[in-house]
Amino acid sequence: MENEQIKQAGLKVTAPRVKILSILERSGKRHMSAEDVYKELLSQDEEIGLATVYRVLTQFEGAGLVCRRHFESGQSVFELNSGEHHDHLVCIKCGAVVEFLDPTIETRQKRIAAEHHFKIEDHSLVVYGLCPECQGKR
Amino acid sequence: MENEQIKQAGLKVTAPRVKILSILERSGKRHMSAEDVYKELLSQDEEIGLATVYRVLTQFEGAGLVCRRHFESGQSVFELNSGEHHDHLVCIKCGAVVEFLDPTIETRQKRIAAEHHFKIEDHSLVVYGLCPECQGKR
DNA sequence: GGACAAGATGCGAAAGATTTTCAGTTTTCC
DNA sequence: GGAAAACTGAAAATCTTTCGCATCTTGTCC
Repeated sequence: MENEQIKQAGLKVTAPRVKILSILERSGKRHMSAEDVYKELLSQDEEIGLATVYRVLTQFEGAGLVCRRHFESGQSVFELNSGEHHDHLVCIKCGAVVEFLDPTIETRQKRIAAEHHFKIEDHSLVVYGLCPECQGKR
Repeated sequence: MENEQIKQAGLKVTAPRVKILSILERSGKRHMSAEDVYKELLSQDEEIGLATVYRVLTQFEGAGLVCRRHFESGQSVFELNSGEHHDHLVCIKCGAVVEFLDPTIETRQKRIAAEHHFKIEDHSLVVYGLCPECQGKR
């Protein structure tokens, strides 16, 4: 139940939060922008402001419930935190996103950071390209 | 000479373009935001608007002279295109940027894209962490 | 169940980054 | 040298995200 997750995150259980979390969980898309979530709320006749959507998503991020990603498109997208870190393959035409995980790459990253004496906090690997469906179209 | 590069990019040789390209080449930093370039112009008493800086940088990008990167900090940074693709290690504290190139990672990316039938156009790998200098500070 | 304080929300305004508009100017090309 | 095409600065417009603040809810205590 959403309520539990919110409570455990140390946040009060309020209608907007439950609603937003539920949308993230039920919507087919794994990655949604604040705007996407807002539109979905509107289509469900919910009286929730865009500012609240941002606020809630930011809180969820802080609580570790979701991750914020900045693909090169101007806006941030949020995805439910599945525990496992992973990287993304993004279609530059239709926006489709495929997640993947590659241990080899992870390992190399650690090594490279170590060589430069960096202490890794996070990383982001995004491969942009055309998905199978979009390669045909022009 | 900057003039040649601009001409070869199919752009007319104008004062703002020459000036901006020259700043990118001479400034110590490899990565500059539009704002950085603008400030540099101001400090040289150049009458060039911020809009022009954006326009010119975008044209340079289209012409392949520079690359635009979106690190997770709100604004885009531009760097001269050195021909070689490379990835970045960014300090989340001081903003320092170290470039690196890792063939193994590149190879894995290609393979992963192929597995998902994606046609790679571009990719971006950014590792965020603390640089050696910032690890000591708290 | 009711009162309260802390915390949330909604709305409009604001901020920050980037883009567009527009009228005037500069380049290019012949 | 002159016309067409491309370019420019300034201001206005966009777009995404955040803030200020008055109002409403939630969680807690009696």
